[in-house]
Amino acid sequence: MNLKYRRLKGTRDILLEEAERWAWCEERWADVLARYGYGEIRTPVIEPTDLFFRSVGEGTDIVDKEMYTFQTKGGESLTLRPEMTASVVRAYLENGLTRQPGTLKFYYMAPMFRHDRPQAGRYRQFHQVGVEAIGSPSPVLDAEVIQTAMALFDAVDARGLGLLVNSIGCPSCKPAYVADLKIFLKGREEEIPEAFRGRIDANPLRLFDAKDDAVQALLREFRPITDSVCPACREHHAVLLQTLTDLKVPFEEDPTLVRGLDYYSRTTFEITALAERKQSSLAGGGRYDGLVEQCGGPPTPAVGFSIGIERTLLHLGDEPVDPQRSRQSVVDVYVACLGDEAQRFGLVAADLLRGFCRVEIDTSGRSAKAQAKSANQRLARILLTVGEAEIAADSLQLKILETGDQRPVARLDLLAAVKEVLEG
RNA sequence: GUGGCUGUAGCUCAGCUGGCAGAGCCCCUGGUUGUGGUCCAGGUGGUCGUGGGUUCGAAUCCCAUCAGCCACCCCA
Repeated sequence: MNLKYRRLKGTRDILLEEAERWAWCEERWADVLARYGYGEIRTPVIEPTDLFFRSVGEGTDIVDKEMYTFQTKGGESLTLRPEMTASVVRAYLENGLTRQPGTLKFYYMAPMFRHDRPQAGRYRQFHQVGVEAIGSPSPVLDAEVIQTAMALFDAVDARGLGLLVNSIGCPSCKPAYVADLKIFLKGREEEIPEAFRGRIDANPLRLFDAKDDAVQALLREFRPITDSVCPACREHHAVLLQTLTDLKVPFEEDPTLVRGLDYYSRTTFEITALAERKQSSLAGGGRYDGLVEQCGGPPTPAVGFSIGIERTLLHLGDEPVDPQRSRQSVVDVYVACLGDEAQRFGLVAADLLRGFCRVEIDTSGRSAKAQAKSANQRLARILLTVGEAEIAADSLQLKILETGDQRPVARLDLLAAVKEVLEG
């Protein structure tokens, strides 16, 4: 069909059975997050562009080429959020929560926007469930946050996942490593494919993200970041790994896991689908101890993660939906109406039942046969039929679909009769 | 930004080396003046993605274009 309007590239409609699957996951996630002490946060999808420039960082793909940014008539630059952490930190400061005692724990399930080329498990509007735990520097919190992520996957029966962890140091040790790395890379520049050379100056750590074999081989000649961090970071990382072991959370250390965002310090982690080759990264997170201060607040440690909902559902074996088959939702009573007046009569009757059970009234004007067929497709247990004769007698025909038995019921006795059938 | 694959009915698809646009499912009507899950009969529904070219003739061949999907880069 020649459609007048189509959805924008990289966006999706979620409906019928698929919407039910989403709701199923969201209910379970909300339950898990409550158990881990998280409260919900909702923030605007739109923020000042500078918030993401300064937090996510220039030199990252997100900021350099993936943001939906536009100007208002007043000349202000706005951006559809490409991720949630910056917004949560902004809201944390703006709502005066810096003096709250203990650790503030927020979760969100919300849409994000990145202007990327769409492909399987990647959309321009996509959704994340994630958490931000603000206020504690403890590696034990890192472990709990990671455990929370694993629990979210477990809650929807996601299997076959692997956890990668790393430490990328803090402001007292990371800069020296980055500087050394840059010098090393400068000296070997000709061995690096052209596409990646720009990163040497802009953001040398991001070379670790490159899947290019030559780049990876070269980086293996340089000392891993994990060996170069300061004693405090080393201790932090050791406690995290020990705590994960105590919690029996299996993990794998990956010294090349630097992640695409600038604000991370110390712990970074990623959860991947082991079997899938493509879009295998289902979740990512880490510690961002400097971000709150950088956004104008007091020095405040924090840690968080986000899980890609579309990718998680894809991993669960989210089959494409057949709209024809998923049309029906289950109903207890189906009211077939033969004629316009019967529809009005039927709706009044349906209204008597709605406080007690699920009722669908058929106002299509189709044949009695077609309406009865729909009742069956909707898995109704009772078919009520209204025609001229019933209206005249102030009654309805009540048919028990399982047995085929049918009898007239006075309208005033309808609720009692329906109750008797459904409960018996 | 760079590649590859695919566009035919609401859905899934067939349509060979050009020759009357099809099937299954769904939907509607009837068989049963007003009754379902099975039958049977009939029916609705298509600018063959779009534009151009070749040809007596194009869904089919050629070119362009758009869209979708997939992959690269990177990420969730």
